[in-house]
Amino acid sequence: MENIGAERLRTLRTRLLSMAATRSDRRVTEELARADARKWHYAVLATLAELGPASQAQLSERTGIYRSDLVAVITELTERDQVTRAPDPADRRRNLIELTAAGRRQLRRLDQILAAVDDEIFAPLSAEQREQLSALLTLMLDAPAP
Amino acid sequence: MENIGAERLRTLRTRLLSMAATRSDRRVTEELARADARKWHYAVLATLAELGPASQAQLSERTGIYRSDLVAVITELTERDQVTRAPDPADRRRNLIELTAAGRRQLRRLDQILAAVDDEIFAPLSAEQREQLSALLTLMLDAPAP
DNA sequence: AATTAGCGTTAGTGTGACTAACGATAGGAG
DNA sequence: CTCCTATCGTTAGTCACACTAACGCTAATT
Repeated sequence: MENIGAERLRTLRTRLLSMAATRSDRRVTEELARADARKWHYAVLATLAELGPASQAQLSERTGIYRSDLVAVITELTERDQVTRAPDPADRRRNLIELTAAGRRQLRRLDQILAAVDDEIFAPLSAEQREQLSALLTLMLDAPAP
Repeated sequence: MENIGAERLRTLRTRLLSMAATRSDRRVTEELARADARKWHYAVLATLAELGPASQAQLSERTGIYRSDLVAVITELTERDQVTRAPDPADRRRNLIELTAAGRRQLRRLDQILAAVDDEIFAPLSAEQREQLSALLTLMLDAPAP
């Protein structure tokens, strides 16, 4: 008879994943907060740097942030003068979100912060193991979401 | 010059970890809900099966659930007759939480559900890769929390 | 006997994921 | 050209989990 429900808790893969992410997220959130930012801010700034000016719908699509949540995020970023929000003259349903110079600076800063946190969090892993982990997670995520 | 802030978003390890956990957690939560349970319920039931009767403080310690949150969880479990909560006669500050027969049955059920979800979520990985992933996550988690 | 420490509990915060519904605008079908 | 449908931004919720602060009771320490 197997040790049902006992040792299982400590080896449950979905739980290990959750716990690792929780720990990582906590540090990420803490450090981003010191730069007056949070994960969603970074995702938006990074996506804008990649795409150039974009609508909220596009940003939602690429970042995975729900468009309902994005509203407040963009508002916060405009309050910090990191992006501008203006109606798209070509399609008046849309807002055009654009990165400002301050937004670019902030993005670079956040990039550094996140690199440092990555280093801290994955310290127990070798460079090779970190790559392995990334590869495994990418494999998982490449599978179509249900 | 590096592709700062562009492709980075898609390869950021802390983000991959977060996203994988989010996807996994969603399925876990969904499936547990079908059995009128959630992650915290499972953690408590599994820990009780391992430890035998325990105080809330002990359960908090072992599951990582804050003792303030545990209060409601134990209440929910008693409402479902899966555990009993009684003052510890040996130390009247404590409650003794004990698994009931229904609690044991529920635990077995949840074990099956979680095994199925694990299979689904980690389907893109081979058996060996799954073990690798567990090993890497365990390595990370074994490092003392900050 | 007085202080300290542990325990359960209440109340509240913040982040992120996710749904429902609505007004405005654009695009396509008849 | 008009009706229908789809898209877009927005508001207002819900839920699960992580985490803090404070309080009253009880046990252990000194």
